[in-house]
Amino acid sequence: MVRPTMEDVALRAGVSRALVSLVMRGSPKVSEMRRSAVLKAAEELGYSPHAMARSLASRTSTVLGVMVSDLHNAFFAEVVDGIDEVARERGFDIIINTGGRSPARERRALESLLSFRPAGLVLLSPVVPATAIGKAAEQLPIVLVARSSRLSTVDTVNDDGETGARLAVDHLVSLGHKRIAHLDGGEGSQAGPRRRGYVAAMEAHGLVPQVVSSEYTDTAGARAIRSLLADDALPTAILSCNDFNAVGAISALEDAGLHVPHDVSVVGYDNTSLAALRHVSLTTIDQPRAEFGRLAADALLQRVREERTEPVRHLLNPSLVVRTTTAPPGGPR
Amino acid sequence: MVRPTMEDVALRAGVSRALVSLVMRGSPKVSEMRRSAVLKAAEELGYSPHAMARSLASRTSTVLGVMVSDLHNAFFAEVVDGIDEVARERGFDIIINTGGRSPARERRALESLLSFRPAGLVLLSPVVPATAIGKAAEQLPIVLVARSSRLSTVDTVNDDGETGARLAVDHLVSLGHKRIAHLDGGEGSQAGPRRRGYVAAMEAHGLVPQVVSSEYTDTAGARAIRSLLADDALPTAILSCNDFNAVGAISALEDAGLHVPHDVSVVGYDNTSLAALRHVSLTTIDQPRAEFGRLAADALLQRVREERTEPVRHLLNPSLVVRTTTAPPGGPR
DNA sequence: TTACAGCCTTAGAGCGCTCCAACCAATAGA
DNA sequence: TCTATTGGTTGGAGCGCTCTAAGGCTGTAA
Repeated sequence: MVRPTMEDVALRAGVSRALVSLVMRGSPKVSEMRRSAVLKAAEELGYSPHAMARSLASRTSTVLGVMVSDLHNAFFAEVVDGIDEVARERGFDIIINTGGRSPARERRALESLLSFRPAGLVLLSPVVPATAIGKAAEQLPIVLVARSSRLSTVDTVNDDGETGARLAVDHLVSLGHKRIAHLDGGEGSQAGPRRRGYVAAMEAHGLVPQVVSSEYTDTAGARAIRSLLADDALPTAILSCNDFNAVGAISALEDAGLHVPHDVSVVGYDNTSLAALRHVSLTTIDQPRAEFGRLAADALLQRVREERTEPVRHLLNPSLVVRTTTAPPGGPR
Repeated sequence: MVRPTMEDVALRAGVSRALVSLVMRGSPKVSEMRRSAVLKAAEELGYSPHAMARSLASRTSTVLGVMVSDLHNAFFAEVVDGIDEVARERGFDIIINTGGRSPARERRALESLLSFRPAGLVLLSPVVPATAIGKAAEQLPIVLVARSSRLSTVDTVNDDGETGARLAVDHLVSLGHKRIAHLDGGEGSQAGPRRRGYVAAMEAHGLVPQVVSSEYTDTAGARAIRSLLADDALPTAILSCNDFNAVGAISALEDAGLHVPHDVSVVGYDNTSLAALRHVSLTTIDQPRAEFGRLAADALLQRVREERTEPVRHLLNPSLVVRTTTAPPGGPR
């Protein structure tokens, strides 16, 4: 269980440690003869460089840290894909860590990530207080995804929830709907912009907004529908705050003997894999998740290379994905 | 962007670097006076120890590496929860990394994880060849989750798919079903044990097994049902290879005007969050995922502490979760 | 007074690596 | 022939920390 060091490789190849170092870093100023001798020795010994010692000595790092607030959410997996893609392209490795949606755990995750002295950090929808982020940002470049910030030291990448909500409303209106309710996400992140976008779009069409308080879960969506039914205030179309909420809403509608989209059209938000299931086939708003990741990694690397010190605020455009839960009022069952 | 070192803290506190080191490691042989002086100085400077330098100097590591083959699958998130729980309890940190289900990427992920010289590695359902795992196992303790191995140097944690399938069949038989088909997972991991368990359980009940070739996706599940319908060979109950497949099957059954569970009962496998959605409410087989993680971390730490050198093979019992997609033949719609 | 425990504290070596300056051919230019 | 120059190679310092062995204090006993 003891790994060979550069010294061992040097000894075996009959060269100096410094030369092995040059070979390992792919320096051009090494003769072909020595290079192959060194590589051969390394191969035979099963040597691979010690990233920490390297980073310690060079005072640089080729590692990007990624803090994922919730590993259970596939949304983040796709963002990580984007980060990973760009990072690998530029010769950086990523290490991931999770905060489990708890500020305390997240704090520890952050601390742990920091202790590796990565070149920079991407925080995916962090729940720690802004001050903690600001403090970390004094030590290394930080990019926030799916969370906004006024800190001038951090970059942010977000989707434009107002636009997304507007797209959904426009779609429903173009199908002929006039009574469109929004089941909102309460305090949930991004719930604000979505609600504002919905209200603005409704007003732009000369329609009356109807915001129903709800949450980002399927049970909350079902509950909201039941309350609408009880109040006899059911609209012809529903814009849910996210896909889970929408699925819950659909289920409550069907329980009540109503048909989607014949009686009520439903639009989700996020385009999760759930929405794509043929059993669900939900019309929804898609966010360019991998693009989030790519932009985040890109912004981070710009800071790492000190190519930029001004903060960047990316606001990406969501898009509408039409499936089978929307139709003109009275349309197909 | 330059972080303070132990030297800076020592200078500020008016003590030696070694004393700061003792304080940081929580040594009891430091006077209360000095300890508080050091902690105060560290606080003021925003100092936190450099994990890599520490690990380099101490030739030990308090980091466990976790390689997740597919970050998109929430299954792994729950395993990670279990690992994280045990690791934190014992003062270890984890760093995660993903292979994106591609052997090449996974290899690189492994290499990257290895370069941090963690105390040990947990590989979640890795797709790299066994030889690569064996080679890594020469350098540090390794535990495999959701993948078996004959290597005597690695521990494994798996669920008992045969038992799971048997539980499902027993449940259906107890409801009165006699014609029960299995939509199988083909080459997918764990598909073999599930199929074997299904066949064995059917035969144990004196029933005729009916294995339909399928895959771990919802479209495959729907396809399998359509082929059964076309052949006029629809049974009264279906055991799918996983939840996605089951949802696809249900959807195809409903498209054909059949009712679940009135006409056909359906059982999934995995108890994903999908199954728990009230819109789906799928009877399924649950695997103790967090327990996988806890056992994996535990086994790893035993090796790390050299408390054990014999391999351990955990085979955990799955359990049945009854929801609303199963009923006696001709039962409720 | 000296001796001798404790108990704290510290200097210094060294972990595996990078990087710099110096070095050593071998060749080119004068 | 001698000096530059170039291309390849090397020793040594040092990154931020830990760990060992050796110190410096006190206070108590002889």
